[in-house]
Amino acid sequence: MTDSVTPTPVGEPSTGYEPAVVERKWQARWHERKANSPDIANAKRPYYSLMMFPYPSAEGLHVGNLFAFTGCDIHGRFQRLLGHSVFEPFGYDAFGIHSENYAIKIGVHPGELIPKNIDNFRRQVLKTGLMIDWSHELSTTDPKYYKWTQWVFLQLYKAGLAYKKKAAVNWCPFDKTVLANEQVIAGACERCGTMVEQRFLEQWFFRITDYAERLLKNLDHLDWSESTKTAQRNWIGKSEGAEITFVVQDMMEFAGSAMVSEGSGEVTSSTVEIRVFTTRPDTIFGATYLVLSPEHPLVHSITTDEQRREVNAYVDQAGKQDLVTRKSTKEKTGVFTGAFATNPATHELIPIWIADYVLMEYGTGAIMAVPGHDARDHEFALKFDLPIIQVVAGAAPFDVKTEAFVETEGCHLIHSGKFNGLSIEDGKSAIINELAQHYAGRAVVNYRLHDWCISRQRYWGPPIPILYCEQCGVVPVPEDQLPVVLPHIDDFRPDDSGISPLARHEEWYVTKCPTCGGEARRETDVSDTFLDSAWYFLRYPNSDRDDVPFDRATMNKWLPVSTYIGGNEHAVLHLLYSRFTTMVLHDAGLLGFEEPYARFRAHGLIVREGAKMSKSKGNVVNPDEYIESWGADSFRTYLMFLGPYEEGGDFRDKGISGVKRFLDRLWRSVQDARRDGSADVDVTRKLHQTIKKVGEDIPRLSYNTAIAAMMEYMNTMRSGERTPHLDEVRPLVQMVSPFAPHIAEELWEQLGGEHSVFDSGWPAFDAALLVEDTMEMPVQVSGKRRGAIMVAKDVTQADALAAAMSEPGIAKFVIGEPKKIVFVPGRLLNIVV
RNA sequence: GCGAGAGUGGCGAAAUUGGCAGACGCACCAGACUUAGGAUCUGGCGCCGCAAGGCUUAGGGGUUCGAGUCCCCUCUCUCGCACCA
Repeated sequence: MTDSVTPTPVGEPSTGYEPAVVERKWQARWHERKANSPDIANAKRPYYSLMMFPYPSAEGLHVGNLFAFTGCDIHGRFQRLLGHSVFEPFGYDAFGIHSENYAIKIGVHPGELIPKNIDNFRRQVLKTGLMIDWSHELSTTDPKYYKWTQWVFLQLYKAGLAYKKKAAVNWCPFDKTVLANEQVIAGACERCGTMVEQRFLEQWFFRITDYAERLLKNLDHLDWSESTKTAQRNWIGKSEGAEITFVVQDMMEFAGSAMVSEGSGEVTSSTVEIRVFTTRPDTIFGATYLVLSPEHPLVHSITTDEQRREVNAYVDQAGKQDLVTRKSTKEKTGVFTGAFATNPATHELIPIWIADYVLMEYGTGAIMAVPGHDARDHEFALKFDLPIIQVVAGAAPFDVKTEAFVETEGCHLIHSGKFNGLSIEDGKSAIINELAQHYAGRAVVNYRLHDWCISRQRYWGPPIPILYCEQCGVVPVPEDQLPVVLPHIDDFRPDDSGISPLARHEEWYVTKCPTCGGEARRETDVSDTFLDSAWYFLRYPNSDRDDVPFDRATMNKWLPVSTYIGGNEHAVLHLLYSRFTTMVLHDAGLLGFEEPYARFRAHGLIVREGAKMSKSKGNVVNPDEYIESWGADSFRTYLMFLGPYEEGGDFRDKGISGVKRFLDRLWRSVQDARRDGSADVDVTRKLHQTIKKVGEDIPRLSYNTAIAAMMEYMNTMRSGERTPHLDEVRPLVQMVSPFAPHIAEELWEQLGGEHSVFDSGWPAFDAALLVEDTMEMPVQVSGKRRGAIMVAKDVTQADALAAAMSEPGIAKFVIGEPKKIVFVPGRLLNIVV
């Protein structure tokens, strides 16, 4: 009893609850007892409760972080009460451009800044009393961790899923550096204001598009928030359509030869073909021109001499635009190439244009324009006076000259030769079939998902474990030579070389080829932070192993993650990348499952007094201050009470006092509890109803209503200044424990509980006790409530009606014979007049 | 523009299947106990009305004995994606 809190003496006002004392005591105890470290190897009922690890910013923990963590912690603690061995690890996503930019801004090396930030985060997290197994803490910047991040890269490389290609990046010609899309503001560099250009650099990519179909299909079977699944589906962006070949008119032989001859798959050597992708092959009879992206490889070969000057100017100017402006909606621009192609359906010649509204990175980089039925093509056709033909019609007349007709439901084809009258769906397949017979088209599936660009010309990340040898070419670093340690360099800023800062350090990048022993050069790009976080959940359980990244038996025991909780901002990229990585490791035979997270829930966002929190507004909640003055238990419980967890809520400064009052009343209830006599019947019924409700609310993350239910029970238990019985109080302490673990532990100990409240099990409710035998039944007259009657729960319609009619307040509204009686047993009575 | 979600008292919010709208909490009002109250306890608290009663879940329409909940239309807000053919 050396470190216990002195109980308040009987007779004095029992205000003896001092959060700071209680919380310090139990945090120390949990630490001494290793209370939060499950037996990874031998746990009988493993439960992996995962929260998204944070980026350890210099500002310290944001209240949004705590909202996320606490929600996960409550879920985990509840599982623990249900008898699971819960593994709830914590770590830091500390590499990346975010840390690096901040370090540059304040002029400190990230290698010095990050450990300080991590210490601060750990201190703050410890104070909130999360059930974290600190023996498995990790940071992505630790060479012992990123050694295995590099290993993951090598597994992808071995599987043929990592490759290098040139890709467009935003380039600031003044700063001479690559910019991320979010660093481009209105087409200009956010730092110096210079207009940004696109540039092509060699980049490493992962072939995530090879997994597009699987990533999409598996979503159907995952227990995830529906909104998250929708976001992933949209991101993958599957569209089914057709690839159609248009033959460019041979300019030397002007007459007829460019037409596709019936049944001939052969093309003459002088024939140039343009392949387009469309989701609307049914509208091919309305395709009145073609458009190529300015980057399309055929642009220069098809352009006529007369048009060449104009085309070159347009292509040049398009290449100078930054990627952000290029991709945002603006007025249509374009230029005619002078060339024509044959529409394989109509056999008519249609002009070929170039316009930057067609993107090289989607489909084939070329489209057939159907201005009658596509808004973008329509806008373009109006501007350049190109023909607009209607080939789809609905019931009502429509003028496609003024607007594109995009409806398909209940519509049919017109002006489409032998396909006239077909529905859109039938038209699609019939036209694809017809084109296929003439080798002019085929059904094709396209995804908007692009391959994952993982290289960064930056410093603060794990070096990509690749060498370039003059003799052997691209050589992966042998696994036994990992990690490739990120060297501590002082000039870590990106500068006018435009390549990775590591490329300025010959002493680092010059090395020997492991294959031939000759001179080799290291890859000087580092990898994307998303790669660090794409596999961290695999590392946690085995973070104590140096010989392997993870061990198969442990993985099978603990994974997939039982419940993963995190923010919506990662609903797409992080979750998609970690799913992909897991699939690849599964396919390599390294994991026995291919989906990493069995259950995922996204929490909402917290605002303060109705306004978004931001540093510039100075309205950011500092968790330290609140924990200091109210205690972690009140802070945690309040965060969970202020709104529905999955929607977020409004942090109102005064609101926390209500929760603190509730915990104070809980404390006093334990101090004053009667031990003599027995519990009250009505209170006991309420208790069992509450146990049921809270036990149902917590698993579905409905924390605000669970807390409300406990408050309601508290009001019942103490109503009219009655002194609660011990048996009425004890289960409440258990129910409160996931939310307010410190006070619950303390009170549990005061109640004579052994060891820890979290070993006490979740209280059971007795279904027989839940229902009352009498009830107040509402009585409606013609659907309007006019009163209520006290009746037995199983009252018959006749008895209920008689009771209702004997109430003058009700009977006076029943004028004449009732037309109909609606009686819902045990619910209500409605007399329709 | 497309996609997702939301709109309920002074405020944050409840309302598993269509069945007493506003639980729980904040704020506010009154009272008790107090030398004192930013403690505690009791009661009140959607709007209009002295009352009987009427009105009320963004707005309009519909289905139903009965709609916050289901259907149609309109408006507003938040968050994603953003020329993806």
